[in-house]
Amino acid sequence: MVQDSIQTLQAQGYKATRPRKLVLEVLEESEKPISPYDIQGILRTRGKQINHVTIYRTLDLLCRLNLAHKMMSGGGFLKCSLNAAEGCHRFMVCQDCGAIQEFANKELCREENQLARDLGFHTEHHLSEFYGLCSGCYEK
Amino acid sequence: MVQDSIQTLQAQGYKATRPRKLVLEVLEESEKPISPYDIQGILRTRGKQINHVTIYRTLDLLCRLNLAHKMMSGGGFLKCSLNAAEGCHRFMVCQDCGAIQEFANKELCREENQLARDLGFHTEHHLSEFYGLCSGCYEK
DNA sequence: AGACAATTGCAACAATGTTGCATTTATCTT
DNA sequence: AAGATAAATGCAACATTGTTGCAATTGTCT
Ligand SMILES: [Mn+2]
Ligand SMILES: [Mn+2]
Ligand SMILES: [Zn+2]
Ligand SMILES: [Zn+2]
Repeated sequence: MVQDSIQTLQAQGYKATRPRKLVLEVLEESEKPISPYDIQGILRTRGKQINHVTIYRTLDLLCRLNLAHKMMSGGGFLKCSLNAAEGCHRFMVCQDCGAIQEFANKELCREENQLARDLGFHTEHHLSEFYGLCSGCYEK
Repeated sequence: MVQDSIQTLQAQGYKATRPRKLVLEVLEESEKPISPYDIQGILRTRGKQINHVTIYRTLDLLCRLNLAHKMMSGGGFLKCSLNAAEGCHRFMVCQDCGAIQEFANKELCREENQLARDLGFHTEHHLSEFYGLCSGCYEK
């Protein structure tokens, strides 16, 4: 819920501004990670004009508060999605059709975190991307 | 070894060109992932002038042949490293000092791949990034 | 309603990534 | 060793993505 994220923001002393609500709405509606300029485009079609700088700053904030995730999805530029699911996020990126599917697994997460801790690293969150073929594209 | 990568290239019908050898050399020397423009800069300091377009195309090729990896390392732009270790690559990115440490774990890899396959996805390779604090920065 | 700090938008810029095409180069053949 | 050939490079021009400083605006609290 956008409401929950807003509440988290305010609890940490951040303002519940129009741009932040709008970005959160778009992120929530999107079933896959999207780029800052995607978000701007979607909002523009709704007559909501938001400066791209503000979107970048909003996404930075959301990621800093662990409310959202960043990923690269094969290309080399930023995509973000809400940090809705429990545990870490894993993305399966189809190299043929570009589809992005998400799944989470708490157990795997724990194992990964433990391995990192064994090396002295203190994990706050993590991100995993699989590259290959989705079932549809594999058939062909 | 650069030689091995070159051999793989040729085996697949790609030419062993000067730019490709140079990029491979830089990747091999670097203990952490670096960006295309980093590579160009390093080569320039050695008096080797390589066009950035060529570097992008070389990195694309290396990743396509699974000789190298792409990652985003917290920011939103491309970094690459040689795909030297066995199994999938995991990177620990310190959010304080920016240090990037790498580790691999075949067993974990297998589990992850199995989980993806259960969802109908056929993984070719994958990439994992942990964000948190390295031991040094955690002390402070 | 007014004060105040946080946030936004703007402008200008910097960095990153892409495309088409002429020139060059690696490889294979002769 | 020279020539033929396709692949790869470099160049130029452009497009997209990301950053910074600062003045204007807005949300929150009193
Ligand atoms: Mn996560
Ligand atoms: Mn790998
Ligand atoms: Zn697909
Ligand atoms: Zn550190």
